Amino acid sequence: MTEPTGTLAKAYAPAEFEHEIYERWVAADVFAPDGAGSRADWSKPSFTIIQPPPNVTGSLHLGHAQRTTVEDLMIRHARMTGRPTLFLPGLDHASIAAQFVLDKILAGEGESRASLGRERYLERMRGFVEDTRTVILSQQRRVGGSCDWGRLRFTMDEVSSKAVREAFVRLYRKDLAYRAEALVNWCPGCRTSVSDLEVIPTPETGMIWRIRYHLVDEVTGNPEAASLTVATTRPETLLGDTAVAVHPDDRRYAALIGRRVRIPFVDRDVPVISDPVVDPAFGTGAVKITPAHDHDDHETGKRHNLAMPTVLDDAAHIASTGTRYDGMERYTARSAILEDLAARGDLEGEQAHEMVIGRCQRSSDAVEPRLKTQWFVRTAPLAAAALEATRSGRTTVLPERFEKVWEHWMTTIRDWNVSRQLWWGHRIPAWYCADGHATVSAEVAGPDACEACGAPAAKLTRDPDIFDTWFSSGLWPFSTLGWPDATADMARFYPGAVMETGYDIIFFWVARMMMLGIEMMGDAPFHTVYLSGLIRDPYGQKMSKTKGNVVDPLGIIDEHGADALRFGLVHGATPGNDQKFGTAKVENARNFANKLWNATRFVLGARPVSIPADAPRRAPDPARLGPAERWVRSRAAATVSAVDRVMADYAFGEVTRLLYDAIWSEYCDWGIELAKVRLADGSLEDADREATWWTLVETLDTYLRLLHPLMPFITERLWEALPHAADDPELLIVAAWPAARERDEAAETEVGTLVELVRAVRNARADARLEPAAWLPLDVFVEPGLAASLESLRPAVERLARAKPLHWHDTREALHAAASGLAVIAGAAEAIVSTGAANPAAVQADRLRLERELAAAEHLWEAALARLADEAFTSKAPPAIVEGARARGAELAGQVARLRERLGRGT
RNA sequence: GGGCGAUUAGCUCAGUUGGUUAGAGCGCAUGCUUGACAUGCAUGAGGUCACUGGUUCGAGUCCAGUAUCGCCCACCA
Repeated sequence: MTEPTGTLAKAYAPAEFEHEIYERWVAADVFAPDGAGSRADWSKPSFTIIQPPPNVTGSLHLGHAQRTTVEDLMIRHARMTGRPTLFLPGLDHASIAAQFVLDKILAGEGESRASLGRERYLERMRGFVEDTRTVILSQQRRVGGSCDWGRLRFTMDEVSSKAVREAFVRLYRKDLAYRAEALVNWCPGCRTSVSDLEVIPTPETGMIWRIRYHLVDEVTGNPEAASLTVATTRPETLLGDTAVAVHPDDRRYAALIGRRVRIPFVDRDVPVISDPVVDPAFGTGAVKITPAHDHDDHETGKRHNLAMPTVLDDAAHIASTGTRYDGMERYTARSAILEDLAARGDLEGEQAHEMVIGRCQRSSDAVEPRLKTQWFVRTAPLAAAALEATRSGRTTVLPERFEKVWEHWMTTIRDWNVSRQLWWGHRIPAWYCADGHATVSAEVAGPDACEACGAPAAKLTRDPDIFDTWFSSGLWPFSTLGWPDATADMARFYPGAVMETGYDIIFFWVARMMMLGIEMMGDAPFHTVYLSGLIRDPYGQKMSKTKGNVVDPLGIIDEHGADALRFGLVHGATPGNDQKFGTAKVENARNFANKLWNATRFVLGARPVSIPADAPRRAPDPARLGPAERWVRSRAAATVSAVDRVMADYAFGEVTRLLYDAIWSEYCDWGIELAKVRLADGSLEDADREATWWTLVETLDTYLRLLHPLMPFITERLWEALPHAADDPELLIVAAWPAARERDEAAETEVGTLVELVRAVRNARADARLEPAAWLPLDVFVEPGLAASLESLRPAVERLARAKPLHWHDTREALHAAASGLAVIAGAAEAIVSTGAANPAAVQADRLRLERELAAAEHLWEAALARLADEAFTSKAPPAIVEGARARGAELAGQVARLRERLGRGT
């Protein structure tokens, strides 16, 4: 349904062409750098965008749409400059998030992880992922992402799996990965360990209890009546206590250090130790030590060589204590223990307590510290290398302030627990023999024998755990290019150029990519980290499914078009700053698109009959250009360089602002309005009208190119309808980015004066409440230098100011002698609107307006005079500034004088 | 307990290395069926740039402090 050049539907209806345009790009094979329709110049450096692969857990939200827009606009811009570009799309298997979602679905069907078993569960997961994947990919297309679909990757595909195995083996061989028993964050709901980042500290009001531990008679070994009172928020863990700690300088307890106390119920006698970690002012100054279930206590336990009995199982039920509490859920056990303590008189008291509970990011369960043997990545050397990359400037973080956060996190980083007791993910390629030796292998089939004792493969068992999902995400910039194989893509597209993501995953993802990228590839994976702000709802709340305030980008696209959504998401946004998102922005962007659509319709319809409909685009004849044409071209030149400048600074919000103003306030409001006059002027020759029209076409062509990265669909559609130059490609998406051009200062001054004059006349007429449509005589004085060009714009002044007849005057005196009416003082011009028959109301309004203008001008003039009188200013400020101030002062002086004169006042 | 950000028009936000009169969108007021566009046109009202002090000829912009809101990091039971 391709429409012929030169025709456009009457109304802007994005739904009618966006899909078709996208299909055309796909058919032309322009997304891939080496696609059939690509015009990439391989002598230029390649440009790769690293996109966070969306989770396969559901559908995309506005945040994704924003990411895709920002990434896509950078790619489109780079593509138009001729660089080979790679925008590689992908999906992340998101192991814990995906399992969380699937578990919920299964629960609704009366099934569970346990009831299905590992194989059937994974089968089910693959089906689920197949569905979500289709939804997600189509959403990205609707937004207009010009991704190279042929290179689509999934973090669970075979290429990625191979990279994961290889990376892990390399880390292991360099002792950067190790297996150890350590205290990990255990989520009883998800039944897996999670990383430090996935534990969300949540402030809550809990209770703190004071419990008496009786001292043990050192001779008889029997408990005494005397006791020591500990304060705790976790009474149930006393079953795992192996000491009580006090501060070494705490005189209250000095005599007790070295004594033993009896732990209730388990009847274990444990030492009273001294350790500076204890704050004597907190609680009772005595702390029960549970090394297997508390991070602090674990450290204390290591310092004092304490036993570390585990008393909670995977479900956070009490286990292996030999007490009646075994099998009880942790909070049930807590109540039971408190009750029993009270019964024996050992519960001294309780009080409310503000505290911070670590909760699972996914399930919100209170995370339980537990001792587990798991795999860890040694982060210190990796982090040091990552820091070196940012400190040396090889990788830049935008906005800059995030480098501080980055520094802090990288310097305090702890080893990364990568084992997860989940099923959906990359299985850890480690095998164990009966003696517990670990053998790590990148082979799918596993090792032939135990590395340590030679036990045969048949006797080895594979680690049941999988990797933290971010382990494979961290390999993304190169696993997607075929690593560890030396592929052509690897050579062409690594390292990437820009990594774009929200600042909320800087540690989860960016940090891991940097560490693993440098380690595996020897070079940081990208030179720029561009951190977007988060999209919030109109009330500033983070969008989340549970709050129900998630906005579906497809709904907005259906209503207003993808271009409006994209423009609205970028307009007025700055990197790293969150934005509240309401539909007003999209509606404004949609109106802008509509404006552009109609402007193009006008241009197409205004083609002089002397130009054939199928004439190729050509530059306007310089000899035939009037001030208006020169002005339009100069403004476009100004916009090109301004856009180039802000694009280089990644200031995309500024790009939208510049183009919005240039297209709407300049091109449409004045460029087209001025052109209308000339195109309708029968007194001109064909060549003059042709030059005007070609100017409109040429400038519109430039603006469509500049706007294309932001609004790809409408610009492609409109560009298609315009006449093209011989060397233009078929599609705008691969057309050349506009080259910088010379400004025309004279034309800008000339038309600037016209604009000022017309505005001032309109203002005066509106203030005097004159009939807007009336044609009124206008007498104008302009400064001699501008007279000739203003004369050539006479028809424009007449039409835009509704001025007829229009007379020019060489001097102010002549002007005042010739006419009387509304006074108009506009920079280099001065004018009088004749109101005809006496109109007292108009005269009165005119006078009030002039009074207002005079007051304002006087105020400014005085300020300017004061400034110029200041010796400090004139001697210290740069000459250009002083000169500017002088000129301004003179201008104001003139304005004040003229206004006073009009009002009949002396100076 | 550290660190960061925000505070500019009624609302949502821009404001590039300090330099004439601080901008936009929405909203508001007034008037327009102008042969591209009422998703529009014209005109206008609306701001002590949170506060205090400092640096400077000159500060929304730089420095110090204060207040309010928000975020990140942090093992006080």
